Amino acid sequence: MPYSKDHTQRTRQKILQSAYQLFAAKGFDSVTVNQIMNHCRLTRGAFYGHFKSKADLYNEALQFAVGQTNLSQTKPNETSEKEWLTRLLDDYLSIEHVRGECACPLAFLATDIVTRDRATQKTYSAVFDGMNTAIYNYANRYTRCSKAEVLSLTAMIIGAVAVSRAIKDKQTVLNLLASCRKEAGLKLGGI
Amino acid sequence: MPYSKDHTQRTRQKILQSAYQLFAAKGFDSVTVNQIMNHCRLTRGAFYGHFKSKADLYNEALQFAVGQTNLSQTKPNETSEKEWLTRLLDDYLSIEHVRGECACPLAFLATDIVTRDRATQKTYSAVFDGMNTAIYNYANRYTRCSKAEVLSLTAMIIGAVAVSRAIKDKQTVLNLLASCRKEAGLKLGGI
DNA sequence: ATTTAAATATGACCTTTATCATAATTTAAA
DNA sequence: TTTAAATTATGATAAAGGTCATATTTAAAT
Repeated sequence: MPYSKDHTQRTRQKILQSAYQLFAAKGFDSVTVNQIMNHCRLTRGAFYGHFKSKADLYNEALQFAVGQTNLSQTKPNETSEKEWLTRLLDDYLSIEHVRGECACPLAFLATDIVTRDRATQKTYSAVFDGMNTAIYNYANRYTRCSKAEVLSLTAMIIGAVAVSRAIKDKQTVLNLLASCRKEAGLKLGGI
Repeated sequence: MPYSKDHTQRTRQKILQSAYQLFAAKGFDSVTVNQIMNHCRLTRGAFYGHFKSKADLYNEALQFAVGQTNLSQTKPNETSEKEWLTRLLDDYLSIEHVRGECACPLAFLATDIVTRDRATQKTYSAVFDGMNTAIYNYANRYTRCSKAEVLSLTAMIIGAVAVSRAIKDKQTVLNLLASCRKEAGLKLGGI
């Protein structure tokens, strides 16, 4: 038998990684299967050995991306919940996040999801729930926070990043991000 | 001379209206010129007599939509600033807004704008500035509100609507909208 | 080294869609 | 009622891109 099980898995991961990066940056329709495969140094022919369709890939890439996120990784253990949330806000509301490639799907794909299939939309909803619940739980270990406060905070940081990507003027973006960072900190017990 | 100046103008408006409605609902790539023209009972042939290209139409439709908005319409005169903001929040954070066709481009097109041309992105940025400035000015006529507070509030309501469109579970959506409505009201002097 | 199943690449197909050329239609004015 | 300029419709063109069929290459196991 050719190719180790490992190699095939690794290739699959590479495709998912490239796919998510490109989808997040440009949305479903503005990315071609070709671009994705070239991005990980393959050609489009190899694609259908790994995935059923472009739509299928999109959904899988979304789930893959979530698995890479802070939320799924650094479960607050050594670092306190407070530190964890501080870092989350700092990272999330940074210009690097807005411009960079390690992107939160909730912000980067917000309107793109609307025209995807039901399964993908379910995935998105689950991600939102996850993020929201995590923030709520962590916050309530060291301060009082209502569910409404946390929900609105989650909407705020997602909105801030989504809008920031669309705005050209850098000064406006920095201002928006800083403002949201400040207000979010106040709401989460002054962090 | 055939067709009154008026008729041509009206047709142009109809195209813009249909275009915005469809673009807001599905994004640039998921809408065809054909669909837009059929939506206002014309065929695609008539299109290029009115607009230079699909991309051009998108930008014009965006500007057209802004002109229809509360922001551009009901300048607080008879109604007080407080009432105006109350209605803005009620409307903006309503399920009807999320599901309906009178849609705010800031929320509905947030990620779609990223892959549009520079001119369109400039338009979007201007709309954001406009909305933000309006809220800031009106709020500060009856309460104290920092720029940071208003910026974060604007991000919040945009984020709430953008995310709500992508979430399938209605109860979650209602919860999110209500939470944001409450927090926004608190921030704008308890409305 | 040879074998061979799996992975990858290449070329082709077919659909979709923006755009244009041209024909048909409309209606204000003569 | 006729005219003519503008609008609208129809048909054609061409490009893009998702998907598939087939050829080629790869490397684990013998």
